[in-house]
Amino acid sequence: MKICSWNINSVRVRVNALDSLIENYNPDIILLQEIKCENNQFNEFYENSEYNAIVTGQKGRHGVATLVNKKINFTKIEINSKIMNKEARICGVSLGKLSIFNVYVPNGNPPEIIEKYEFKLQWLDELSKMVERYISNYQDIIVAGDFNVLEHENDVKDFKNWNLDALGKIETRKLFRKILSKGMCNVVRIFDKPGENYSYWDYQKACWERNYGLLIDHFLVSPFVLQNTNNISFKKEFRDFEKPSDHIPVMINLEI
DNA sequence: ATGGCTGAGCTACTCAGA
Repeated sequence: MKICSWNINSVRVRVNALDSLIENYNPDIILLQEIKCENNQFNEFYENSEYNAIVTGQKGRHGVATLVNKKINFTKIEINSKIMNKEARICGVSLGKLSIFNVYVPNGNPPEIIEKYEFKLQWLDELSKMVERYISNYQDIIVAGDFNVLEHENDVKDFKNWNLDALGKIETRKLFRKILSKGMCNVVRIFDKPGENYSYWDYQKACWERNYGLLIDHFLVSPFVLQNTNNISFKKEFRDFEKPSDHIPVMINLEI
């Protein structure tokens, strides 16, 4: 089973790119972040595709959607957290024993604005509690998406310029580790060395041209899922498209 | 050492992204 995660940065302007993702890689499940539209509008785009869609949208900002191939049976998971539901940033689907959460963690910058940064920290803490509930019940779980977290110092070329940023601050990274400590593994760490892959390049400062990227899109999986993960791949060609998203699709391949 | 964009809402610009 192929599961792909992509911060699409507006589904409206990326319809062709998403079609190309489907055509070239045919993922069974696609987790989209920053769709930047309301539920109805998303459904207009994809009601005739070979996917069913679970959408948590809102007007203009944020928004996540999970596309599930029509051959796969699933149910929608209701998210109960007040903090997580404050903005359209999470949706979940259950495939029997396996639960898949699509997340768009708050950016949190600038950290000096307490409400912004605290919201990010609270959000990550809520996520760790949610993961703990699944793990302690021996459930298989995948949490993937745009975490807005630099887990490793080599997830950017010059970490010293990021250790006061909301993406790199130690408080942020500790909460990411708290999620891992529940029993999750960041799949990229099994297959790639830190610094080998980035998932985001800023539109400014010729970041793409000089490969100044960040690795902030992650796949966290529970033990059984990890054991059955064959590989992870970064679809870099999508950053070269005309009008690209600033993030690229990341895909894992499971033997289940 | 440097590079300064993009999308949404809305209709001239601000805000947010990371």
